[in-house]
Amino acid sequence: MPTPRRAPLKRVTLEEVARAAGVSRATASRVVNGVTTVDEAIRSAVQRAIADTGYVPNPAARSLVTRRAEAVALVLPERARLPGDPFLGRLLRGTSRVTGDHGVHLVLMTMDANTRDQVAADLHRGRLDGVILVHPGERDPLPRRLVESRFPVVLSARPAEPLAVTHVEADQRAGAALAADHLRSLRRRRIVTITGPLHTAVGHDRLAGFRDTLADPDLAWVEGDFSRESGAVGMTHLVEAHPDLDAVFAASDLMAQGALSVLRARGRAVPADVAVVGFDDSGVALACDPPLTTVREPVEEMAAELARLLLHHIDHPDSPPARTLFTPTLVHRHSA
Amino acid sequence: MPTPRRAPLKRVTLEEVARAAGVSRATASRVVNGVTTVDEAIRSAVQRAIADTGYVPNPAARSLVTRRAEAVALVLPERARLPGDPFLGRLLRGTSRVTGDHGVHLVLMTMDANTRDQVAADLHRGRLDGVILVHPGERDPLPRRLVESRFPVVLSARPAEPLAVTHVEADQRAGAALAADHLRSLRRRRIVTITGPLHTAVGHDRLAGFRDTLADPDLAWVEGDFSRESGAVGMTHLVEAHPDLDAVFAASDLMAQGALSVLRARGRAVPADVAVVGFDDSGVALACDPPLTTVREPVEEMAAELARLLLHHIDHPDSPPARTLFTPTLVHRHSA
DNA sequence: CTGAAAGCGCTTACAG
DNA sequence: CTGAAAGCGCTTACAG
Repeated sequence: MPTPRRAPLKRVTLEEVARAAGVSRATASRVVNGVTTVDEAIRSAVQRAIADTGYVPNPAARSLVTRRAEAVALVLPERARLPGDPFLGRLLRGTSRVTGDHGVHLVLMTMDANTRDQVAADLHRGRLDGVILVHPGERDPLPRRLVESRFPVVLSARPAEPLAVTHVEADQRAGAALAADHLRSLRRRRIVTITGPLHTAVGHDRLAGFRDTLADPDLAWVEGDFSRESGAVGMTHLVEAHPDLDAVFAASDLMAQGALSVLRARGRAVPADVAVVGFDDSGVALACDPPLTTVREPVEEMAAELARLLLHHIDHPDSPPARTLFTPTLVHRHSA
Repeated sequence: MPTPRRAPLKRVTLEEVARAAGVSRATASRVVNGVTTVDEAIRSAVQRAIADTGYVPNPAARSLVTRRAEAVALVLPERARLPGDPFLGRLLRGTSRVTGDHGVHLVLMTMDANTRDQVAADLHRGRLDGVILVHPGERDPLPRRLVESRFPVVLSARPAEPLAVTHVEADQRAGAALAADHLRSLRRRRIVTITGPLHTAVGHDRLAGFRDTLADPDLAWVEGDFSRESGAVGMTHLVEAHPDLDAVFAASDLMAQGALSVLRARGRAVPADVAVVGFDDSGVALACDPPLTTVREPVEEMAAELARLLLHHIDHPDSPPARTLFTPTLVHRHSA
């Protein structure tokens, strides 16, 4: 039996529900928008008319007068990097949950140096009420430009330059301290670390937090770039320079994984001979053998908060910039 | 120096550029929209006025008359599953590339049985011109409902029930055949497989393609559910029942990884003793030790095509349903 | 509490 | 090729 081909139904307008309810368009509009000063009998007449006609407000018409798009953008760093981003899912889950609850559309965009102007232009077109900027580059001028033009914006990390902008932040030092405490509680004597790039705030803070907590003036470390390869290289240097090491903190799971493969190749058992702690609790942490003990940022909660902060900023453009600090947790698995 | 607080600039309207150019609003509108029948001198006068005033069309006003939102939805399966989805990044990259090129917003939504009606309602609100439905559940009534109401929709896989709907598809049999051919070319004599859930089309087709190509009537297999754990369990059964096995095809990378850990625990070297081929080329393929040889679907290209098909369908509502079939490739790494 | 009217900023037949 | 006018479907002062 062929599918019956229904004609696209003519959409019903407010005009028609007003007529059906025997009231003016203005009154009908008021009950649609939940204005409380409407007579109860009239309200229910209108509500019945809405139900009977199957009325759905035309959002374009509404936007035209309210000047609200009921949509915000989630701007991700580089399209090319999307496939490898371990936090994408958690990020989307957190933001979409709160935008969804508020009936606000979440529109996804990516931005790099080449597409920045397009993105900026799009933001000012009026189809978006605000924007969540995820990890903009350190010298990206967009955050400042948006703040100055008073376009609602929130950032997923501390701004590179001092800027009065709403953002969330994970306490990197506290996270690294967790790793240090754990390794110490394991009675490890010769602890080393593979750091992230030290010119980045994150890389620097993780080393600082780890070192401060360990309070070991002789802490041996080598700088990595968060990649698996740099973890392997770093681990190789470290075992050779310090054959007696019995614990390593890698500032990313990927580096921890690189370290693990070197350790295995050299016959050092993990965690028996060497305890390994990573950072991120990304997908690879579970994929490691043994599964990685690692520091986890509450990415999803941070993303949800980001959305909440943005929505609040849109409704209260003159409220001062806010900042929410999140504390990481240690996920105990088998590598340490 | 404090940031100067600029007043939000009053947006300039088409009325003003028309006045600045000394033409009617209608004419100004025509040049904005690239209508070709405008006198050249007038066109450039208007263009200058646009540049001078910094005019940007109000999308709500435009949408109100064109009845186009210039936005499409990407509807992902379950919000809860987002963090573990290995294809999310590739999917977003493919779709956002083509929607971005067309100036169409990509709005992200998730849907499960509980939120289906909300999503459906949102689609019919008029803020969306079409929808990409990613792997809807086998008994999800939404695809059919959308097709019947003539709402532009495309699917990321073959529809569960026969339905005239535009979709893309990866040739699962051909993908599995690639794995079989490769293992055979390696001169493996005792080949086994861990399948996906056989009640799903994907699980079934991968086994069928593998078995048909191998043409081994005695092919040993055990059914898994695509998870790491089921891969480990399956591998255990298989080695015990067939101690002489020298190759295994797992219908997912996760299962392959589970198999790998069992093999290692039992002292079987990979690939020397046992060759292992996975399916998906997800992030774990690279995280495996050794890195996995695996079958890869061109997810990003499929996603881009999905967006293209949807945009075409929106512009040509009466064109017949289309389908694009994609052929997987084999990614050679070290496990086989 | 309610309605008539203005207005949001465009596009598009329709005349000319 | 161009313009005057109608119309898209709402919301919101303003009177009453």
